[in-house]
Amino acid sequence: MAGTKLDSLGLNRGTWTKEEDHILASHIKVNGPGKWTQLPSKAGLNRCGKSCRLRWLNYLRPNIKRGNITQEEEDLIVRLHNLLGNRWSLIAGRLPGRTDNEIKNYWNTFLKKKLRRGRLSGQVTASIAGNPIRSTITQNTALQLNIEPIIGRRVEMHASSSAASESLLLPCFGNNSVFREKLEEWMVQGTACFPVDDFLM
DNA sequence: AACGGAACCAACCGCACGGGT
DNA sequence: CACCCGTGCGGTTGGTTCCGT
Repeated sequence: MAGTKLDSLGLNRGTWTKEEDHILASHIKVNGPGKWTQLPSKAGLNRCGKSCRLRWLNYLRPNIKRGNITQEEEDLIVRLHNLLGNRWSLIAGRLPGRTDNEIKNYWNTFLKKKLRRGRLSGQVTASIAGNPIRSTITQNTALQLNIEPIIGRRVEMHASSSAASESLLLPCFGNNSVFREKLEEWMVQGTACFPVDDFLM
């Protein structure tokens, strides 16, 4: 299976074999990384340069840390993601030995799942452009609106289509009926949504 | 034990950017 | 200035493994 698939140019695709890894690592050990487009032919690899670069950066280069993300690393990822957004390479730069691909995968699976279950603490931001609204969304409100409940935590949401008049600043405690009505209105209009992507600690 | 769906993760793809000419 | 090329980044895909029924 591995390394048996070819692309339209006859280059190997798919999972790297140990032999390919060895060839790539040996070549880079002698010549250093870089010049990825010429590397495959010089190293004798039937791969494209992009594939070689990715393999080196994510798996073969020294000091790569494999294994489970620690609690400390997870906390850092959450905070950095809030600050930087999906800037995986920047986030990875703050986590020695971790790669952008690893962090991206981790975020897209484990953390989003955790978030959906409401286990993560902190402020939540809904990703609609416009004016921010801050409030607390209660469990009942969330359930009625078919939103995964992030109980008792501050929620930021934005309206996209309307003007600044849509901007409201609401109390951060309790079940706020104004907020709820506004939210329902936006949901009906399709101008608000709750892809819960970003958080602050 | 067999099956199907969910979850995970390595790898690919398309695009943006910067440097060189 | 325009173009080309190499590189890096983020989004997405697809194969494999896990898990529940």
